[in-house]
Amino acid sequence: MSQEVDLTDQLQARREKLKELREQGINPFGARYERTHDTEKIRTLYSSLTEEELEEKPVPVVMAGRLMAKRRKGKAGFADIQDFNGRIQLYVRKDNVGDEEYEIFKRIDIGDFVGVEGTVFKTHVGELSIKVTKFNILSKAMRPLPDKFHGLKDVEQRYRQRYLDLIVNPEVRKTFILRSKIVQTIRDYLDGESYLEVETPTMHSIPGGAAARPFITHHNALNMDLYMRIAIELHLKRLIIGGFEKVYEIGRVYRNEGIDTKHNPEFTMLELYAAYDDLRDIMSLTENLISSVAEKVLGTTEITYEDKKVDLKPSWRRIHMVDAIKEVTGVDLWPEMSDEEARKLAADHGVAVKDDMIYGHVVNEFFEQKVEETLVQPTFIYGHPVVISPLAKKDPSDNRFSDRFELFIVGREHANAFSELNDPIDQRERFEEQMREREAGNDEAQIIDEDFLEAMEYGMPPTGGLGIGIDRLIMLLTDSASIRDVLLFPQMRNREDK
RNA sequence: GAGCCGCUAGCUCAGGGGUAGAGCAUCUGACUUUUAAUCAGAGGGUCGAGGGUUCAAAUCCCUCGCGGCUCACCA
Repeated sequence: MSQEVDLTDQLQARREKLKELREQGINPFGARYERTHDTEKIRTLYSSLTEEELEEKPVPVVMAGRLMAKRRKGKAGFADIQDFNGRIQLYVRKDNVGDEEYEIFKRIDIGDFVGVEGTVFKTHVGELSIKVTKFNILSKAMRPLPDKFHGLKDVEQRYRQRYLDLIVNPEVRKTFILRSKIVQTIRDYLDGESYLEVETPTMHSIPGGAAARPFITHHNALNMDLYMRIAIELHLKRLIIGGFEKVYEIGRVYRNEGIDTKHNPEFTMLELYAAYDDLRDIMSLTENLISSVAEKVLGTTEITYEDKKVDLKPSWRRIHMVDAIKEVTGVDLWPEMSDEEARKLAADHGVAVKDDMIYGHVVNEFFEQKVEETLVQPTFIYGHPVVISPLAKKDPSDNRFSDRFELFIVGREHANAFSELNDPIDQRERFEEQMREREAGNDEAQIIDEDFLEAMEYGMPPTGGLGIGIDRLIMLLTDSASIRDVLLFPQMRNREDK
């Protein structure tokens, strides 16, 4: 209590009011409150009625919410309360609620939770409102909310104190409600296709299934280091081996990499696997899934992302990576060539490559540096070089390439899929190649996973697999510029002053 | 990791060498259909932190912190 002298005027005023409420025998942090209506229900049921109709047949309601605005005029006043579905105006008159409750209304602050009883009416300008007959304080807010008109703009504070952002910025609330609907719709779609949703470990003893640096943690009782998963892949394939023919998981993965507008250390992936399917089946599934989610959630497949018009209606363009490179740059990488010749081509066309890169790496660099950003409309790029695809089947007609695709929309990768490699001998060779890359200094090359290889040796059916970055999909469908705008609590650096 | 920009009242922002400003919010008063209510008055600041230059620093310089954007990294 001795630090009360340090409190700002705002905090002092609210503490003072809290004390007064208690002195009047009112609990400022009340218990349950049973509502008959929320703002949405009132709006849908009564907004079409006229002022006169509502006056003739008054509708009694009990509702609750957070006080967002207050306009007092002597012995009466208006206030806006907000609940999950919206806002509604209250009209509080001294001669309707009595002297005692009117005093409480006079002292109540923006940000407080209130519960009211009253009747629905319309003001002379036609605004649907509640004429309050009983006024209760349900919970006192001890700090003031951000500016009622300008909201909360400070980006740092919006991320660090997302609850404030959600209270005062309705479009933020809308984005996260949409996020929830999108994920739900994906689940509904996959459930409709008879996929089984599963949960697999997020702590792995070998981080596999992708090329990325992992977070390391430690289990005390087992006295062993564990890695936060960088992908879901290898466990879901074990389930395919175990006889689950269609499985998926929507879950968090963790990558120990830089943070920017498209990367957060933890993010959400959808991975699914379908036995007996191949790349073509997964392409169809992907375009049907994403377009139907857009249709269900947004009501259209025609979307706008950062002023770019995108049509998600199937079928989407399918083009081999080498053909796409040829189309954009004019460079033909189809002919057989040495690694040195490939690097020379890159140098001649302004594609930065490292000296130890082989043909497959060069093809990938060409694609990433020259083609990727040009792919605005949904495009399946298939046939990635085998060297960068250690978990995908080889293309039977050209073993430099794999049965893999990535989906690009607005110049960004949105999905990654393969005809899954199910030959354990080939898989071992691919892992060994990865280990050689690792020893050569690529600390994101994959680590050999003996336990997974053993599983595959028991027999794995031909399988199609897919990974979709859910956060990026949400960004696309909500026209959000930063991944932080679709993550409720994005990763932030600690502040030293708190 | 690099470059650029930002950090001033609870919130939104002005002020860019002469000792701190506005709107909302807060406090006091008036007002019984207002809605960014209005009117009158009052209080509220370690100007991100630390150091330096100067008679004088929110302002100029240096270091650091946090954030944003761009680039690099992320196959």
